[in-house]
Amino acid sequence: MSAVGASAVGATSAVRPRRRDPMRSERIIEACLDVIVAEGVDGLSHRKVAAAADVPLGSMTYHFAGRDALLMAAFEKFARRASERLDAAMARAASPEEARAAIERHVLGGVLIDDREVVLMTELYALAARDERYKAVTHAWMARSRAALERHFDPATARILDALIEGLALHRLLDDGSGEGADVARAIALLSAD
Amino acid sequence: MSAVGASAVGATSAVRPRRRDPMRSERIIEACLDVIVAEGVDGLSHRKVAAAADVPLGSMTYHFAGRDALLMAAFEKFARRASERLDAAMARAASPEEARAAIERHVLGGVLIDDREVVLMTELYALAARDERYKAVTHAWMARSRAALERHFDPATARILDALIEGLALHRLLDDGSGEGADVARAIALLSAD
Amino acid sequence: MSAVGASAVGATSAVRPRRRDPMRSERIIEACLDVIVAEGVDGLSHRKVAAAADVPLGSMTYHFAGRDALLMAAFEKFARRASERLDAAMARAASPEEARAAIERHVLGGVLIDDREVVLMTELYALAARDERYKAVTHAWMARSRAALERHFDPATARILDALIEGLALHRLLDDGSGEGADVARAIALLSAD
Amino acid sequence: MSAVGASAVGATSAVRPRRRDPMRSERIIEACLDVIVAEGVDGLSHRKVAAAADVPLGSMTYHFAGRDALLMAAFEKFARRASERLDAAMARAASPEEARAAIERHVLGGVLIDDREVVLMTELYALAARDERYKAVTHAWMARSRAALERHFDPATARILDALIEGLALHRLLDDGSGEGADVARAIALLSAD
DNA sequence: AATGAATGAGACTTCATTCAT
DNA sequence: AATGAATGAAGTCTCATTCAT
Repeated sequence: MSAVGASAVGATSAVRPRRRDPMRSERIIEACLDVIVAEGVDGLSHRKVAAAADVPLGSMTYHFAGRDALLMAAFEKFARRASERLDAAMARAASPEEARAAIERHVLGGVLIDDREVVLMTELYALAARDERYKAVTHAWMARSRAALERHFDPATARILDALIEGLALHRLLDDGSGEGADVARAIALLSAD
Repeated sequence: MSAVGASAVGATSAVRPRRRDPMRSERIIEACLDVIVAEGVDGLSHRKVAAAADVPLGSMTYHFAGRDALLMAAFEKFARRASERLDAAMARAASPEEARAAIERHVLGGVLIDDREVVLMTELYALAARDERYKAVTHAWMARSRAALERHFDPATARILDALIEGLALHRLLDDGSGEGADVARAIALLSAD
Repeated sequence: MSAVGASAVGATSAVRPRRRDPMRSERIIEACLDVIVAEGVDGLSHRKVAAAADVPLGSMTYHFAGRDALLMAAFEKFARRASERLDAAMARAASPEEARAAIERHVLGGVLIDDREVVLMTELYALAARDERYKAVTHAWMARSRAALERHFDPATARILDALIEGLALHRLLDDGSGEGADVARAIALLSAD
Repeated sequence: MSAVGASAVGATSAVRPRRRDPMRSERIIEACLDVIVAEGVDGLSHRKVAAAADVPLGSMTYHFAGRDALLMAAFEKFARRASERLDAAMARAASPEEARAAIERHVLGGVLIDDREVVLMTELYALAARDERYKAVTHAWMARSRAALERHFDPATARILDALIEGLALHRLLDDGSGEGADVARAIALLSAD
């Protein structure tokens, strides 16, 4: 009853060879983020991630201690990447004026931020709102964001700007999308006036 | 309207009386919100809600078509209640000056908004970010919020203020909580200057 | 992807009707004991019990909170039945003399006790040796055994006789089986001499 | 035989030195017994034993053909050690009288036998009750026990005494522990009267 | 109108074992 | 000789949903 039958299954699919795959953890994390974008943390499962990453189910708990560890690794990577992008934009800006323009593009969903990123952000926030472990991730993220903004603005302004960016990004996605560029630009200008 | 009914069951049979319970749907919705606050949408299940509402499991699919319908009903109720609270605060304010003070209290987590509300908000946003049906809920909520703010401010300002409120509320919960009152007040003042 | 396919499986087996089956818990317990006899607690699994009881796998955790609860229920039933059998034998004995003869038959594996019973006993002991919850089951069992023996013997003798019965039953199964009747009878007689 | 070897690995590479560890099999067996005492055969797994023995998981199937082989090796070692202890006690006894006293101490849980030993004994019995391979281990154990007792008693008495010892040891652990010394001494005396 | 019983699907996880190195 | 990586099978359990009553 025990070990029979396994070989009878797939004449079509060749026996999958035992793969040596040093980047597997990375691929799993990326697949995890993909699944979250598509179905939310609520819809996340080992099975779906394994399928998306094209790894056997057993790989999931081999590489990550459990669903939580996977989630944490995925969101840590996401948060790091997101703040790196903001920091790069701020580093490219040669003046507060250029920084303001970059923020505006950022908020209006230009090159820097897209829906995928906002979706992941809302999921991370939902976790962080109830769980200190994820709150640590958002803390670190926000600290890095402020540091990026402080390349051009004083700390108090950076803090307020960061909150405004957050709020505007959410509204762009969750409101009817009519957030007009002119008003956004004006708000940024008002809050960051020298 | 008579108060008879429940007590009429025979004392002989130990049969649990079929409860006549007209508020049951309401109770289930509130229990659903409680469960979400405690465990997130990810941790929501019919069983947990039924236990929290003290109703039989069979009641769940009797009163709501399915998990999704329950979730939708719960978040609709939540969003309506949240915007009613903001509207009441704006209605109480006799001047833009008082309105600004009320917003400040709102953001700093005074009487108007508490962690519970922010938790539910993040969960709703996470749903809305991926699902048009929930996006309709946030649309309506934001529209009502803008209308409330337009009691005292012009539409463009209302829109920006609403975004700022959002961002600040999130930062209060998800950052290290050091959002200082003075800066918040200044930001509100700057954005809503006449 | 979700609910498709289920009906394609068995053209051979008719769709199993939802059964109303009030004795199901009992049947599961008996099947559980059967599986333990065949494969030990170590080899016990929900799947095997469900198959043995001819119930769907989902029934297992519906009727019993978990593997432990099932195990406990099964051994409680077993211990109760075992002591009832000894008590019945002692009740049938009209004199200490007849009681001694009954014990001897008991130990030598006559009508009263068979291998199945010894197997279950050893499994229960293994659990009880490490777990207070199961120890409570053996306590109760031994108390009932002593009470049965006290129908014919004084308490101290009953206690010693019970221990001897245990040891002899084990030796009969686990030694080479050459435990000779004459010596058993002599031991019983010596320990229970008036 | 030189003491070199392990320390020869380069200080440059952080490679964990391949341990040369001739006692590893022994250590694994002892760890296996520890795990059984703590979690039962039911809770035994290669992973737990490897962790307890502080050896890599791959070592397990390298040193032992499988779970069964490991279990068998562990219980063989245990049974041998247990009977050696009884034999040593009987060898130390200079007369039947001293032998009786030693048995009494043995049963009452003195120096000779402790709970750990009874736990392992019950686990072994549970295996032996269903599996001839383990039954061979108990056969050999009991034969050695009888031989030890025959240093002072005739074969028939030795056999009965061994059964009584078994039963009393079990009762001490699995009953409420009130097995009184006086009765035990009397029972031993009665069964082994010259 | 309402519910307890029931069930199939699928969740996460642990596991013994294999194998390339 | 020894092991870290890997995997398929199977484990327990939770679940949304159905249905007879």
